[in-house]
Amino acid sequence: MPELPEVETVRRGVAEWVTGREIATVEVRHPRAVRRHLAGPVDFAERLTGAIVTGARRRGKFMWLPLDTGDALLCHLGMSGQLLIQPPAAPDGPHLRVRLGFTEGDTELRFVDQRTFGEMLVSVDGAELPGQIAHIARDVYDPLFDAAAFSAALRTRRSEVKRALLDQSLISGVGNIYADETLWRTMVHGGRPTESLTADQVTAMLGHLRDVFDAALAQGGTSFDSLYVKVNGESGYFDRSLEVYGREGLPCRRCGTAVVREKFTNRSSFYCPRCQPPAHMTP
DNA sequence: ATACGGTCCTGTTCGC
DNA sequence: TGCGAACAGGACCGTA
Repeated sequence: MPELPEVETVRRGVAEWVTGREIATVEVRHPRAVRRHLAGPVDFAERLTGAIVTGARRRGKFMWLPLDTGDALLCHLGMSGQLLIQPPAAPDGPHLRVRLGFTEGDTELRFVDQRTFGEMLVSVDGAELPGQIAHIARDVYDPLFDAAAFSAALRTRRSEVKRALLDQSLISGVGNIYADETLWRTMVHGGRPTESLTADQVTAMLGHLRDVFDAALAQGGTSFDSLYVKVNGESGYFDRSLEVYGREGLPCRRCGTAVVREKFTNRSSFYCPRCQPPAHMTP
């Protein structure tokens, strides 16, 4: 599942391959891929055609390609989305959703997405920051990310820590996997009430979050070659570095206690019951 | 305003 | 063996 490190890996690859290129052709293969472009697929294509990509930017799990028109091509990979740089002659495959051709160069940009949770849209005048993601909080790599403000906001919430970590309007880029990894490193159970965390604990948690992201990014950064911008939704390349996610019944890498899996808002949470005692067991 | 469960989607895995 | 159920989950939306 692409979270911040995976999206950043894709952003770097896309930036390298499409910056400065002029979009010549746009083909929307599945309308759902542009469902949030309310003016429709034809308008989507018209706004892109002839525009020059000036870079690739990211906030949290969203990335966008600023265009010389002042608009931006906004993209979210969802659960299974990939952006691929491929030769036009490469086989389409069953999950090709959008294809962008350029006036020059031997490659095209493809949006491939099996589960169609991902999406693309053209944000009018969105080059600097698409209005559609104005509500998305800055992520920990943003120079303007305000740790103190995050800490204050989190601790005044009446919610649970994991839920807060996953709230993209509070802090962006964190998904289910890295939330569990961060909580394990912080030795805090995700069900802990947000107001029960001390400022020092929040500071430590942010440090662990950055460490986990850094480690994943270091791996992701080496995982795509020149013609394939990789987002691996199936057998993730970060599997090796996971300390707790997906390890139900296996020994905690810190203390050896069997990792527990529990239901959390229609998904799974993994934690060590000894290192991360559930809230009701915390003094 | 904040909190939170339901919903979308499809390939894979699981259980009877 | 076959087939339906469960599972994976990010962001949005309606409701309280």
